[in-house]
Amino acid sequence: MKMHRIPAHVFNLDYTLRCGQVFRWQKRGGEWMGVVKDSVISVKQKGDVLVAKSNLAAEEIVSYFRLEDDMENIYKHIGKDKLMKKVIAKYRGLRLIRQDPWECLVSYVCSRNAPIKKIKSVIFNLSKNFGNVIKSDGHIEYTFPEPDMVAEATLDKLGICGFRYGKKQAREILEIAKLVGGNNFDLERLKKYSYLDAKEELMTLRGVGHKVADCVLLFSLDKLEAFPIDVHIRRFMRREYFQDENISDDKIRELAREYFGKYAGYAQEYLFYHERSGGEK
DNA sequence: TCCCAGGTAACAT
DNA sequence: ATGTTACATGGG
Repeated sequence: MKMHRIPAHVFNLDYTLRCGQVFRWQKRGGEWMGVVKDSVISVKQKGDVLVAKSNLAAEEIVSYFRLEDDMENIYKHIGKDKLMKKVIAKYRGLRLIRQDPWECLVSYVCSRNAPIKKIKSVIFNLSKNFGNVIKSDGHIEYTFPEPDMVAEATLDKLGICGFRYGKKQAREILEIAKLVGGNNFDLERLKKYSYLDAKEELMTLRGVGHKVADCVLLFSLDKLEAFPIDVHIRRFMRREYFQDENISDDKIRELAREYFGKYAGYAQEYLFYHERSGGEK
């Protein structure tokens, strides 16, 4: 275990890990514990320094938390109006996380029409049943299973993870695991594609629609213009930008990408957290 | 009992 | 091309 002290300006660890983009981090006594790339990592924030205990290299931690993103520049792009500026000020320092594409894909396929608590339990069960055990400081953690480890599972064994739509979703996960594990679907390659081309590829997978595709693109494939539309964002956008009109997701997506521009995804995550927190303050 | 939850695919206009 | 519905389930 190495100890890292990483400079982190315009960064808020709590907002970043609490806003709902990741599902496997837990806060225990002032420290956040997570599993990144087969290693346990614990992090805490001391002012403008991110203190991390991990076997990961410092660069990997910087990349994971997207500490290279120039937040002031991003705020300049997405701070289009009074409301947006207010939300930015409220959650200043919230950063997108650069997740592993495979874990991100599975997580959001399982997320559909489910409360976040449910998603967390499904992801935990997948890790516990199919991932590897890691022991650290007396705690037992699990890696997120590789595609092959899921692909070899039976429908019944997958089923005990408690998917939202039962065997229907277990079948989707199995099918995706076989494609990704068998090198018939290269997630990493999508990073080189344009946003729209990568999205089209992702949506050929059964179980992946606009929302899941946009989440995977935004949270793991560096497509910061992606603007995932879920129930919360839909409600927010209709209320704040369309006078409560029952506008379609296509229209919302069109407006959001045009209005917020190449960092629309950052705007989305701030608004998502804001709306889900009830917009208080 | 009804409504909601980080939706998608199949089906109907 | 756009609108509607089945799917499946624990919690408020």
